[in-house]
Amino acid sequence: MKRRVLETLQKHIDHPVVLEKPREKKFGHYATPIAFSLAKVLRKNPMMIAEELAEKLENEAIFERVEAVKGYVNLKLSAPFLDEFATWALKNEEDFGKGEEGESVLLEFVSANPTGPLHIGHARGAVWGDVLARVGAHVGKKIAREYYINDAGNQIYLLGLSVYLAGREHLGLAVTWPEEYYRGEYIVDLAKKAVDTLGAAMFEDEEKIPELADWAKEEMMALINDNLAEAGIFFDHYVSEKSLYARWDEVFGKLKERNAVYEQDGKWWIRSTEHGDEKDRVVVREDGRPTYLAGDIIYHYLKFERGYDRYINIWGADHHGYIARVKAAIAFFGHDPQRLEIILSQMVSLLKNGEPYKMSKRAGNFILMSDIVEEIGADALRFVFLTKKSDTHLEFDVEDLKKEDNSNPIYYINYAHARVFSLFEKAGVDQPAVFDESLEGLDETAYDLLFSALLLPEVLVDAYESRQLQKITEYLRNLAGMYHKFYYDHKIVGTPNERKLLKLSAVTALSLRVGLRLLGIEAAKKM
RNA sequence: GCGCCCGUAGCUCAGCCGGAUAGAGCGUUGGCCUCCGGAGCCAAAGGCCAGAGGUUCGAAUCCUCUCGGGCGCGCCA
Repeated sequence: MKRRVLETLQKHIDHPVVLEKPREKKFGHYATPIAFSLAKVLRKNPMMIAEELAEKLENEAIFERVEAVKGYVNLKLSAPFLDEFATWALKNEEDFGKGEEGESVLLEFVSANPTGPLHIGHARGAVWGDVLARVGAHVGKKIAREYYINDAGNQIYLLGLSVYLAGREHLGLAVTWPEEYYRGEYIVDLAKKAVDTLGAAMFEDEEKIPELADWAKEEMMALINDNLAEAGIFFDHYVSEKSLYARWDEVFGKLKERNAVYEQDGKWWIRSTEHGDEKDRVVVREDGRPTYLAGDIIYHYLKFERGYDRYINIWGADHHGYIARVKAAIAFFGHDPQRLEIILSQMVSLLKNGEPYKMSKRAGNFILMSDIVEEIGADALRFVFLTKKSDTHLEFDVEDLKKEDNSNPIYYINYAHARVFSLFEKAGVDQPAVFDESLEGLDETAYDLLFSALLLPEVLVDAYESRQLQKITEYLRNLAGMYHKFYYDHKIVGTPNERKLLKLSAVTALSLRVGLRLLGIEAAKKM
């Protein structure tokens, strides 16, 4: 819709045009301040330019009214144009809001350590990434979803040790608990399973711990994937940190070549301060083992070798200190660090009947993503996360989302959608039967609703480009509200305008449905 | 101590690349079913936008400081 308007304007103007959303309804559907920028080029009064432009545009069929007001050109779309677009959208649901093929994006998200099940904090990043990918793909980006598995280092040994000790306890063997180990029911479950499948002998010799760790890690990855699948989240690629170290010599060599690293106190440091970091960071320890950062450097080096146009990482906000050093490494390889974008996913605090929960993976009293999915459903969980910006703290009460009434926004939207379906049923009409119906003669409120429903494509682009997915949930809630009000004010079935109003309802439902689908939620046809 | 994020209505949050009466949902209070689903609609009350300075014709929005909360500040991942 916006695209058609822009195309039409560009036919008359040889200058990039910006379209704005007017503050007030009386100014029409769109407005452009183009006359102000043209004024400088043409050395003419913006008011005059706006008026001349308005005259030319008035003959365009897509506009009903074009007005020059104080240098702005206000545009009101014509009823036939809106109607025609609506008909097309209804007949091409799959393509509604689809964008032209655009840039390729590698989106990395979740990337939780395979040392335990996903908790509620991971869920937020998981949902955000999943929906960013869905929406991005819809508006035309080629998006690949990637999970970086931190399967190297001490934590995996710790996982093995934890299972080993839990297994010994289960078997009635002597156990000395160290200071640091993973707790939680899942460790005990894992230990029991290990005893059953690998045999008790695994728990009689500490030498077996690495083997146990490897096994446990695979189990945990499978569990994590189950957790994700329950919420409808999937990945295209998995990259193992451990496998990357085979490339370390090569990458380290490049860093040396570029004078990006230096040796001091027996360690190797990267000069990340040269690219905005607070201090230089160790990449190789005294004993020669590369640090965790080294893994990330290899990972991002290889990422950029893969030739995507853009890279987006969704990280937990507790990793924000890492941004500068990773970007510094990218800069040393001669890439533009701007092509890597980090979206931070802030902490989630969960309440249950007002009681706060603490989340600590190590302590084992964290809230499992799978528990919440089971308790309130994946749809509700997705929806809460998508109503807030990702980088602000979020708090919600599980009990609120379990309510099946209007305090739960997803019901409100679904109800609007379901209402449309029940109207068609009541009228005994199939939806496609009204697709070609003309909307001529409907009142202003009907066209307001129609315009709003047809706005979805623009909302999607805006939400994706600004990485502000909450704009979609907000839009859907507003649209549902408009429809509820419209429904209340207009009798539909059995009126002379029945078929027109049914078509309008179908368009609204279409937008709600497509919007929800991109959030990973299937709209209800009946409740 | 330093860095980042945050502090907007009772609650959860939008708005924040400055612009005209600060928004939504929930909650509260009061209305609306002879009518297509009342899982809905309408209305009201409720805010010195944490505080203090500053820039500006104009600040919730930009700058500085203070207070309050969170997260980082590992050669852990």
